[in-house]
Amino acid sequence: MPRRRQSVTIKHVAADAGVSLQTVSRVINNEANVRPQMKERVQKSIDKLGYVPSIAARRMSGSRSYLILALNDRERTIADWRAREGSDWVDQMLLGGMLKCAEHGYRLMVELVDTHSDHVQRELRAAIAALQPDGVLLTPPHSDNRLITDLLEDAKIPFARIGSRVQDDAIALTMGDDRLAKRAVRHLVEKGHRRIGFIAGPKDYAISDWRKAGWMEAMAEAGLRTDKLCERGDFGFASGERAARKLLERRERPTAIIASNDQMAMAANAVAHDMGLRVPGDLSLVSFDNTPVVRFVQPPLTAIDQPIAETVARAVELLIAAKNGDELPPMPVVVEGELIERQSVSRPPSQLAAARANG
Amino acid sequence: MPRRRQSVTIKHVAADAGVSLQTVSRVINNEANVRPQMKERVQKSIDKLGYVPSIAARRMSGSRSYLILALNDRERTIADWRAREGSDWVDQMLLGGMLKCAEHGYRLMVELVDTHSDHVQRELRAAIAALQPDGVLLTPPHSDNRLITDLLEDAKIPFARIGSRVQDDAIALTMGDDRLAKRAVRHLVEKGHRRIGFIAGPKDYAISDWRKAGWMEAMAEAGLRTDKLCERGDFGFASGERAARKLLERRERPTAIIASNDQMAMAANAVAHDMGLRVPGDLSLVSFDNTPVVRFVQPPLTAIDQPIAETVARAVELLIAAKNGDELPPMPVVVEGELIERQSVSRPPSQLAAARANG
DNA sequence: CTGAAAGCGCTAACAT
DNA sequence: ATGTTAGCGCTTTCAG
Repeated sequence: MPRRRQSVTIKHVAADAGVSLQTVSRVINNEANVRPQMKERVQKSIDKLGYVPSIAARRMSGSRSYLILALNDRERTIADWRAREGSDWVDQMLLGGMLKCAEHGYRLMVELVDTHSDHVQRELRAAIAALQPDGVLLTPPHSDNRLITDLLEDAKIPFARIGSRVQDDAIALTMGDDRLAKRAVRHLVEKGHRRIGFIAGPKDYAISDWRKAGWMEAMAEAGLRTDKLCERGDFGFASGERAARKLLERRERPTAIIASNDQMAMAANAVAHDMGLRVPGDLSLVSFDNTPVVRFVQPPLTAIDQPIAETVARAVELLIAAKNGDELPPMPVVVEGELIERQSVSRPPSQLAAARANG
Repeated sequence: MPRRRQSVTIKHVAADAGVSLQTVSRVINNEANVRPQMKERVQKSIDKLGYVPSIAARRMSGSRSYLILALNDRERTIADWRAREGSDWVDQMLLGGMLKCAEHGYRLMVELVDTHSDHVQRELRAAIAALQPDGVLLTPPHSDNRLITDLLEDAKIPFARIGSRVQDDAIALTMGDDRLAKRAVRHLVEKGHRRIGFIAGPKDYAISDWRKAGWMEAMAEAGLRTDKLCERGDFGFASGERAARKLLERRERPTAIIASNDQMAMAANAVAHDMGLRVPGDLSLVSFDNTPVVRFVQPPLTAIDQPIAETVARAVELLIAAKNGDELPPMPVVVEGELIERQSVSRPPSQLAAARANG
């Protein structure tokens, strides 16, 4: 292999504009101490020659790699991809992250690491050594993993935690999970529901507890009981079935269920049908996440939308700001989602019957 | 910003092992001319120190960047992401591409470029200058874009075309579209269908014509007519509705339709329902691509699966082989998909009626 | 088989 | 406000 050289380098530009390399560098990096007239002349050469700086050379010499690393859980991500069940977390991450990166001349690289193994650190260290990213995006369930955050602090690489509330000097963003859970409860209460069940997510995801806490709080505020109304799943369909069955087989069964993610909500929907319950006539359903599939089940599910793209975009912005030494807003930053009404919520059966009797 | 330095460099390893930089470099790159004993000693130091070479430094000095660039159509990709309709092309690309890259110490970077604009070339040139990728993955509708392929040839960067059959010295891969279309026709013919309609894709995608050609060929082989049985769409839902309506409003309407992608198949399904036709009772449906959503519509669609992950993985392999100067197989490489049977195909109405009468 | 020297394209630090 | 110098971490080239 021949030594491959850049076709147009800073040298060519400098020669063309008749200035030093440094002046060109200053123009590229938009630094002060360049006369407008000089700047314009250099810019003209840059445009003429179609010069674009080499990211590798910049990384070598300077303090920046212009790379943001998005860390995802290997096992879960690959399982989702293979299952082809329409989970679009990674797509939304790319949508928010790539476009925001591009605005700042950065690139986003996706990296998969094993959460549950001892070599998280080895894997992460290798990625850092190979790429020297300017920032790292931590997605659940990595966001609060001390093995990861300690390592990044050591390496002095800014990191942003999606779905985290840890308050320290690092960046953390949430999607307002607790408030959204409350929003879901209130929506159901307004429809007349009083026994609102909840299917919680696994404990290793912090968001699981926030969502549950929001449910409990809103229930308390509405003067409603929560005992025997909560079961825990693991975000998988099968666990959702088990949880839903338990809730629906209770003597006083809930008239509505909030599930902590879409798979478990769809499972609850399936169980309800199995048991001869109509959705939403006999059971109302609100799901969390609003992944693509919820529009395609029968009935289409009312869901809490997670603004993943927006959150990731904000995270990238903060990461770059941190790298630039800019001041950051108080943490955690909240990018709140919203309730999307579809057709899985109605008034509870008793009220529907009353309405029919009166009408 | 302080000048950031690698924590462990080749120098550290060389010092630890008591050899020259060059010897370490030879070990990393698995070059000849290192005594096994020496190699082992160096490897021990590498492991001990957790050394991982900097991708930027390797790119600077050597002929490799260890980067593969996956080029996607900006407009279409972003539209898909925003629509959240469950298209998982990018995910499958990452699944196949990232994992294969990782096997070879490479990384995959996703890049979006405008196909339809004059600045394809400017955008691509910028990406090349910035990243100097060792290979480029071209996805439809870029695969046979001369503006792109000429540029890459000029830059002497190997590229792989997904969904292309152009036969030259470059890499091309198809998923056997024509044979798969024939497979779909034969499946329907076996069920007893004789009027099998076809909704073709837009002309700017080469696969559109291959799929159509396969349909025509299989129809001819079965001794069936094709006139007035084909309409063209643009892969979008609305165009699928128009096409399906045209086909189904003909005097002799088809008893089965093959649609060139899932969105158009779902549109045909919706139109059929609108017109009071049952699927599959009155109209059988086979769709192309097998994106996640086809499982969630009623009825779940029988579909031709596109092995995107596998194809991309193969493409990456070939790209790296090309970079290494290895010999390549004859082009195009075919990674064939398969027919996934679900519930949108039955025997045609006449035969169902006959069966009922006889039974 | 191993080592030393040169240099990739750029920026930080230091002149001027 | 601009230029000069040194060096980032690695591989290529050439010398032993």
